[in-house]
Amino acid sequence: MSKLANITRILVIMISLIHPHTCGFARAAAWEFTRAVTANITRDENATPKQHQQRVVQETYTRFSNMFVGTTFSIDLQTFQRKLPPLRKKFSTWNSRKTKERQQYLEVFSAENWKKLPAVRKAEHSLMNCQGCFHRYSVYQSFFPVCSKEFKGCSMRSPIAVAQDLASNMRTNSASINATRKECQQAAQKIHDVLSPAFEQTYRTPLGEAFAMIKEMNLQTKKSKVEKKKERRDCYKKAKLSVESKWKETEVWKKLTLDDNGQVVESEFEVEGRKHSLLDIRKKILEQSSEFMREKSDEQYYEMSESDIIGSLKAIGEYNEAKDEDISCLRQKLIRIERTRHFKTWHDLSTVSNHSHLVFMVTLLYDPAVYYTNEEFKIKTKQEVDVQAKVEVPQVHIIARSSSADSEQLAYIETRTECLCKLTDPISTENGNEVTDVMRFFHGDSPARQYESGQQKGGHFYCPVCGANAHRVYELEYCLRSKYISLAERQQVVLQGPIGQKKSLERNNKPFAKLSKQELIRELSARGIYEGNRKDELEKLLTDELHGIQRVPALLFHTPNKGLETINCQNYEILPFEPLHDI
DNA sequence: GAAATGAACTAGTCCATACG
DNA sequence: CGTATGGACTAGTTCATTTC
Repeated sequence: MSKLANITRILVIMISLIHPHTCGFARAAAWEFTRAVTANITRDENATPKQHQQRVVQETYTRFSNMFVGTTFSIDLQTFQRKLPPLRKKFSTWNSRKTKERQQYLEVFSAENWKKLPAVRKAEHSLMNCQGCFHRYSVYQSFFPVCSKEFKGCSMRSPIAVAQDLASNMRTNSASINATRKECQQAAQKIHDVLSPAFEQTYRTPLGEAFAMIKEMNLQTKKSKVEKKKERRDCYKKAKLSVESKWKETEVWKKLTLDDNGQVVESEFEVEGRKHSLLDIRKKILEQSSEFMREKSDEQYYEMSESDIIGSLKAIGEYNEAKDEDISCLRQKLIRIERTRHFKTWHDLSTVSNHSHLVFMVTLLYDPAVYYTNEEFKIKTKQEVDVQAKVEVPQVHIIARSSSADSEQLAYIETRTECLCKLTDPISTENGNEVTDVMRFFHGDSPARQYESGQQKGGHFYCPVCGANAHRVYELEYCLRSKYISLAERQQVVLQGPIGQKKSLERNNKPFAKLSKQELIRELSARGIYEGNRKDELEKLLTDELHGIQRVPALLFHTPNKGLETINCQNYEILPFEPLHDI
C-alpha cells in the first residue's frame, strides 16, 4: 500500500460523529437537523423508502454544510450518510436517567450559540479532534455517552472523564470506616497521581497549581527559596524608595549652571548627607589631644640654647649636619615642625540595610614632633597611655546616601573642596599658639582610591597609584619599576590633549570615553603619537598612553585646570596599599 | 564596500550585605 | 562559612545601520 493511500485510510477511519473528540456543535447540529428534516419533509407518493431516506440525508447534509463552512469541517455526503445513524442512535437512546445532561448538551452546542461565537473562537473548532471543545467545553463533552471500546482510550484522556470515573468508583467502593489521617492522605495522593498527568496535558498547568486558583480550597503554591528572597528584596526596595521620596521632600536645592550653549540653566539637586566641617574637626581634635602636645610658647623657643634646638631636631630626625644653618633658621624650623599637624582622609562605601552609604573620615596622624611619646607621657604624668591611639581617633567628616557610581560620588567634591580651602584658616591652642594643618594622605579600598585618583575601576589598568598593567602585576620586577604617579602628574596627563582638557572643563567624569575618530587623532597627536589608522587601533593607543587615567583627581573635578595648592592639597598623596578599616 | 557608529549582550573584576 | 545577590565598572563580541 502506498504512503498516500495509508494516510487516506487513516483519515477515513478517523471521521466519526460519535468519537469523543468530535466537535460538539457538529454533533448537536447533525442531530437537530436530521430531526427537523425528518419531521418537515413529507414522503412523495412515488418515492420508495430508500429514495425518501436519501432525500432526508441530502437535505440534512446541505443544512450541515451551510452551517459549518471551512475545510476543518469538510465531510463528503457518503461519509455523512454512513456516520449519521450511529449518532442518531446515541441521541435517541441517551440514558433516560440522564435527560438533564442531554438537554444541557444540546443547549450548549445549539446552532444559536454557534452563531454567537466570534470568528476567533470558531476557528478553534474542527469536525474531528476538536481542540475548541476539548479545552473549553470538556465538561459538556464528557456528558456524551461514549461506551464504545474503540474510543475508551480516547475518552480516558479527558481529565473530566477520569475524575468522573474516580468519583463513581469511590461512591461504589466507599467503606464506612473511620479513615486515619494517613489513609486520607494516601487516597488524595492516588487521586492526584491518576488525575494530574491528564490534567496537565490538557491545560498545561499542574493540577496543584490549578487547585490553588480555587478560592474555596484555600490553597497556596509554596514559594521557592528564590521567590522568597525576591519578595524580601522587593520589600527592601520599596522601603528604600519610600525613604528616598521623603528625603527628596526636604532636601531639594537649586543651582545655576551653564549648558553647552552658554545659557544659564537652573536645576535642582538633592543632598542626602550631613557634614562636620573640617574646621570643626580640626578644633575638636586640637582640644581633645591638647594634653599630649609638647606645646611651647614663642618665648620658650627663644630661651632654648643652640644645643637644645639641635638635640630636639635630632630626636625627630630633622637635623642635617651637612647643611650649614644658623641658629635662628634652626629655631624657625623646629617651631614650624612642632606646630604642624598632618591629616589623613579615609573614604569608603557600604550598604546598610539595603541602602548604599558613603563616608569620609578624617584622622590626625600621630607625629612625635608634635606629641609626646608614650614614655615621655609616662614620665610626665605617671600614666600609661597609648598616645598614638588617642591622637589618631578618626572623626566623621561626611556621611551620606550615595550609590557607588562615580558620577554620584563626585557630587560631594564641591563641599569637600570648600572645607579644604579653609584649611589655612588659623586655629590656635588654648595658650594662643597657632598650628598649621596639612592634608597629607588619602587611604581606602581600591574603588575608593580609584575614585580619588581618577583611575578607571577594573579593566587592564586598575592600580590607582601606578597604573600597572593587570597582566603583569604578579611580576615583582615590573611592579617595583612602576612609578608612583602623583596627583599633579595625573592632572597633567589628562590636560595634555585638547579633548581631555575641553571635556574636563565641561566636568565630564569620563573625558576619554566614546571619542570619535577625529577626536582620537587630535588627542593622540597632542601626545606625540601619530600611528594607527583604524578607530580601534587609535583607541588602543590612547588606552595604552593613559594607562587607566580616566579623569583628573576627584578633588580637582570642579577646577580641573587649577593647581592642587589652590585647595591646599599640594602634599596630598594617595596611599598605594589597602589598609584596615577605620571603623 | 570598508569603516564608523551605536546598541545589546556576555564575561569578568571588586565592593558589599543577607541568610541559612 | 559558603552561597546568593546586587551595583558599578571595563573589555570584548555581535549585529544592524549609517557614512564616506
